Amino acid sequence: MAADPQLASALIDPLAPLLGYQLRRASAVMFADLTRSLAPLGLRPTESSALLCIEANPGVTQSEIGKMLAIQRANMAPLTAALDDKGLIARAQVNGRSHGLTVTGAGADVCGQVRAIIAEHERRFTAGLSPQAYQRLIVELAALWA
Amino acid sequence: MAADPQLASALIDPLAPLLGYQLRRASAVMFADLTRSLAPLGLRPTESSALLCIEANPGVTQSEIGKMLAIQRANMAPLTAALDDKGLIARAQVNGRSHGLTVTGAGADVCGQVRAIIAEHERRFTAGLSPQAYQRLIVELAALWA
DNA sequence: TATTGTTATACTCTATAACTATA
DNA sequence: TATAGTTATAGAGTATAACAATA
Repeated sequence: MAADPQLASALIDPLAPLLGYQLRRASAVMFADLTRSLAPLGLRPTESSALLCIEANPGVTQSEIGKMLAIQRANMAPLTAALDDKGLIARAQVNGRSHGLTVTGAGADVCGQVRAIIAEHERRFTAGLSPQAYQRLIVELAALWA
Repeated sequence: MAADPQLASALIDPLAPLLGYQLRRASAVMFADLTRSLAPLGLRPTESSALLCIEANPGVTQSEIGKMLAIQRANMAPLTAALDDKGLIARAQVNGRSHGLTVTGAGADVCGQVRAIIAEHERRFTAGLSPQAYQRLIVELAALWA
């Protein structure tokens, strides 16, 4: 019996009508694209996100960044250290146990590049969406996890 | 200068208007909830997804499941082995190198439980959405990664 | 007592390379 | 030559526990 060349497309996908599944697939595709797009900068998505949040909130502590991005304290330590090692952020003693984080000059430059890369990345995926549909998606997704 | 008790909520989130970011946060929250919900069955989300796909497509090979769910061949091997070890699926020799996968009786029972858990899980997150908004979300997300 | 930062550790999903066997 | 299955390995994100130092 010869294999049906359309066999793969003839398979039934019982997960298709599930929001959680569609979210996961869409998120994975966009995340992979973002990872590739940021690689030339030597940054990963998580690092880039934290960097942009530090730039937007000068003096923020790493605990606060962690709460914003749902990253645990324990995982913020190596993340912050990586950005520091790359010379993108500076830590200023706030009190005996906290540091206020700010972006360095080099960090601000990289932030600009990150924003440009992200903007193009977003455009690649939202080209088929009307501005209204795009905004509606953002709002509905934000409500989903908030 | 005293710390503002509302400092955390006063932080600016520069990622909020990004579709990729909202997708990732929403997906992470739903995935974590599904992981917790399936844990009593001794199954993880990935295993449950593969199991439902095998039930819906009796005789499917693990390569085909991998293509459906965007899981690489190399990662399908231990996944299939785990379902087999748990007695949920059976492998029937198709030819010298492929096995047709089917769910066992126990596997079919577990599939029913998985479907019930997933249905309740979906309901928890879509309670605030109209049926139209729910359907629109599914369609738009599917188009995003297809 | 609670919080911050840190280290160590482990789990899950994902990714690549390489190998065997078969179509 | 291409495909199916497997093994080994590594990376990235995430999770908990435990500890020291400080509020």
